[in-house]
Amino acid sequence: MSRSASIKDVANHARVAVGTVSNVLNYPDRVSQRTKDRVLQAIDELGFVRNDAARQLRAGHSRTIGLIVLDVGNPFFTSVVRAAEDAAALQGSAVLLGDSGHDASRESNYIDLFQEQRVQGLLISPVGDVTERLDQLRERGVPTVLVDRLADETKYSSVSVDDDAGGYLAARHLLDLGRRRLAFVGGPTSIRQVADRLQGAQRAIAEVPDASLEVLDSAGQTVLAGRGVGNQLVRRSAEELPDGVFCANDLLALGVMQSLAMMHTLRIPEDIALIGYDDIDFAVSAVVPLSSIRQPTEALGRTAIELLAEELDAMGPTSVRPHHRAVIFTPELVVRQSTAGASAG
Amino acid sequence: MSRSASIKDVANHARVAVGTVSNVLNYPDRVSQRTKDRVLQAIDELGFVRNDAARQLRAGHSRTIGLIVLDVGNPFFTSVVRAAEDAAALQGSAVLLGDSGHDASRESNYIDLFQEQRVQGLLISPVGDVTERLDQLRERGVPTVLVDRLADETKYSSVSVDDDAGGYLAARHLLDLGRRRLAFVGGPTSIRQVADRLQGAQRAIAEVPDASLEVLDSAGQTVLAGRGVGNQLVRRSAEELPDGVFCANDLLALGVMQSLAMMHTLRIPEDIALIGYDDIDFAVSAVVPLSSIRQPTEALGRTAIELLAEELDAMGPTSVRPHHRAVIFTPELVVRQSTAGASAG
DNA sequence: TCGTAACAATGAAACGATTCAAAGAATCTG
DNA sequence: CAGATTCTTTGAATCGTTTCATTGTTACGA
Repeated sequence: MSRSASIKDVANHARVAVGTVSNVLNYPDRVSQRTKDRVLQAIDELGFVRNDAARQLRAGHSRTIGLIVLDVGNPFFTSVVRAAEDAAALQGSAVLLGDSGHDASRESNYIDLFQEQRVQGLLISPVGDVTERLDQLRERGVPTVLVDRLADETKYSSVSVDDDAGGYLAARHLLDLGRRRLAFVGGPTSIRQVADRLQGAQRAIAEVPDASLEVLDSAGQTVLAGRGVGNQLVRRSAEELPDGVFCANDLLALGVMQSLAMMHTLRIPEDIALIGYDDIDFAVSAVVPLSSIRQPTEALGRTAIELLAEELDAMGPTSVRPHHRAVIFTPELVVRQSTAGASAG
Repeated sequence: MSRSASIKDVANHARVAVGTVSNVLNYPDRVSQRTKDRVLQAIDELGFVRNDAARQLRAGHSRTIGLIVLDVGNPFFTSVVRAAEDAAALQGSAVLLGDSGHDASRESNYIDLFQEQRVQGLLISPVGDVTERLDQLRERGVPTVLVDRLADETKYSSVSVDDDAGGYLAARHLLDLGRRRLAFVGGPTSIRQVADRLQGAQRAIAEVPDASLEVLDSAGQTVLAGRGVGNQLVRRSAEELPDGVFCANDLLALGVMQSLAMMHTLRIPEDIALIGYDDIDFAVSAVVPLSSIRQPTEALGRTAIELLAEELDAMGPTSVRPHHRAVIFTPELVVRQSTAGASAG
């Protein structure tokens, strides 16, 4: 009832040495069947559960990996997290999850916590500039993999998604539909993701002689911000209207869609083809199912774990030769009704 | 570079005893300023970080609390998690988060993992029937608080939200608007939440003589399922139509809203007043901002931690007198445009 | 100057699992 | 059947921290 059973209690109960109990747990082959049975029975009778603290203390490191994301509520990260957990489980590690909520101090707290826990390594989608802390960690033998951020390959491993390529894909798709007067809707270009997606779109535009791209700044990255932009569009005269709109994320696109739907004057995709970014769950169940750019979140999570494993290997018994890789994934175009069909008139 | 510094290294470096270093860390008042400075400097120079495994081993328990939720992607749980983390941080504990994803085996794995970690206690939103495992845990001194599930108060503490009251609130609100022909849209009533919300709605109906409630079964709890129901409604003749619709969750309500919006024949709220449940982020930014029933998620998370603390206190040095409480929160009505304005004709 | 608090610092013991050299048991070989 | 070989089992040492009884130091009043 009170204190839980230790390996010593099990040993006494089964009338064997503690080392034998440990062997049953870790190297069953080294133990005879008879002894094994007795020990297992004792474990069962006493309700013994391994004390991981003692195990780690001896081992010098834990079997956990720290993962700090910017927002667990964001489906993008939720998916990355799940993939990372599964990949970690396969190699016998567990993931400790921390949600920084874009807050540098929460992020810092989690780094401290994970360091005290002696995590094997850290996956992080950093809030601010944490290079100093990460360098520190590396010196102390805790390798780090940056998630959703491209890193200097001489210093860190990282997994990221090519936002420029995503922007190109989206714009190219609109152009392939025959649209020529495009608009880009996105928040401040100080956000790297937004800037890269815009840049990719401009690259696509440059390939088509008579195409143009107008940039519409949105006040934020929300549905309401999108609706604000949509309301401006609705008021325009026909010749001022774009025939293809690319939004820096799906929420903006849904907002734009709502504006157009409320007015009943412009049709999607006939008058305006609309594409978003992220392929959130709501994209498929929008009034007009929304085309979007999907990021390979599962691959991100899985690969992050793999890169961490590589770093750990490279730190092995031999000398400390650093081994970093920056893996960049290419996002994928998902075509739905909002950009379906033939070209506009 | 290699092995990280231990308290012993710090002691040597500062030329004090290990106990003194420990005191600096845990009981700074017991140490003179001079010594403290020397020790702190040594800590800094060596980059010492406490090894939590050793600390736990000595303490016999960790400073972590396990939390297992059904789906971290669900905003309801995301919010509960964050509140629990904050509340735990205040009392100096950290939260280990596990996402069962409605999968009993994942759930079981997390229970095992947390047990090995010797968590102080467990907060769980269980998938299936885990009473047996939880009894086991309790016997081993790990108290449990059920989250979002009402528990037998003689056995467990729990925090939950009164879904019956929520259903009543929603229906009563529609009735107060003058609506009398109500419809309830919800998935299988085998889901307790759905059944309770329906029951609450029926209770409200019973209070108003000429009111009626029609139950429309939806194929699931998604936007698409809601749209399916909405499409059926749109096809009805005027006298068959409800004038108030209460959906068992916001996704269904958004689906219904989409159907009506696409047809342009029925107006919200004039022809049909619509209310959902959960008050998800999207509710406020729907084409017609959606009225909803908000669950006090922050209070849930915070209270769950408090109840766990109570259980831990009760297990203290004195005899093991169990101390359980079932706290039931009342949800809150959030009125937006989808149920705004005066009664229907 | 001595005795006595009050305060600081010490370091061995304990927590529970794993490791590993060594001892012990069983099996095989000639 | 002795000796060699393989298979099992043993238990002390170890990991890094906290605890606490003990010793050492300082300050102060008598």
